Amino acid sequence: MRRSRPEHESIDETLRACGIIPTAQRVRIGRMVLTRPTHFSAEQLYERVNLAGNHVSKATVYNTLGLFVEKDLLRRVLVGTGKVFYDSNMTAHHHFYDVESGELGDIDAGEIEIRALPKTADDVQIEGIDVVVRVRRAAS
Amino acid sequence: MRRSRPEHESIDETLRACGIIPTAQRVRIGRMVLTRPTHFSAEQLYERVNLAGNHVSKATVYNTLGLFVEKDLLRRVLVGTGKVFYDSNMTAHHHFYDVESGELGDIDAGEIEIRALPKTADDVQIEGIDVVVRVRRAAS
DNA sequence: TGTTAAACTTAGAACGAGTCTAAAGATTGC
DNA sequence: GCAATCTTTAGACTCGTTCTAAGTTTAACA
Repeated sequence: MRRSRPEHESIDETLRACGIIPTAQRVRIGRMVLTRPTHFSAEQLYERVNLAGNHVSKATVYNTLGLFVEKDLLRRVLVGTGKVFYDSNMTAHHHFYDVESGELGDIDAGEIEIRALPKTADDVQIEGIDVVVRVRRAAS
Repeated sequence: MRRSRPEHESIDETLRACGIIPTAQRVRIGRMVLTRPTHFSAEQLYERVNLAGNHVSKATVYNTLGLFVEKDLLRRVLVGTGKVFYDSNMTAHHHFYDVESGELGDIDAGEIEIRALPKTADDVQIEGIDVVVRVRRAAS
């Protein structure tokens, strides 16, 4: 499981290292989302990738996001009423979600300590733990 | 914030206590989901409530679920790739989600201990913390 | 009780996010 | 250079959910 992208690697190399053929569209998307930790929705990416010329189709955006998630280059984050975000920060961390603004932010793994994981049956393995802290800016 | 429904209360009384006018449809739905802790999707409820006569519309099912969530009689749980479930267990607890079967289960609050909550700005208050443990049955 | 206003429910249209399709385009191996 | 494979595309489609406008129920109170 990939945890973070080495600084020196080009997107091209990163993709190859994951067994992904680096097509023009994938590299373009990769440059937008993999070079720094960021949160975004598929919709936002689709708009952004198409701001400057050379149209990339919706299907390709979704396919590429799915591929990146599968290869552990991105993770999906669910918040609000079923809204799907993508997160290119692959280090261990959690999220806070502002229920009013819809804003999503990172919480360093060290700031939340999870103890006493539930005991599970022998054949059940834990894939991961998602923690979302819902916050609200005080009315006063 | 309501945490659990007193045993002796009728659904009718529970709804009134929350400021909800107990219409026939709301009481019918309430009886199905509020009398015991259960997980379900809107789709599942819509089918179940319409199995035995007296059709209830999709709009009313969604409106009622939204209302119950707003009044803290139900909570929403997000799992998988954006799937929305409802949970009538309002005691403090978390969830595990079997990524293969799609099955959702409860984890008692005591089994997961969250420490050292992130310090937040003065005007930010924590509304709640959602923890989902993703599990997978071992292949072997 | 009868009347009225407000609240609720309804069917079906509309919506948005995401997936599928079939065809065209790019890439690879030989 | 050719064939096989993989990728991208536009647009149709699906699914869960929300909206709309009309009809129905409920509550208040004369």
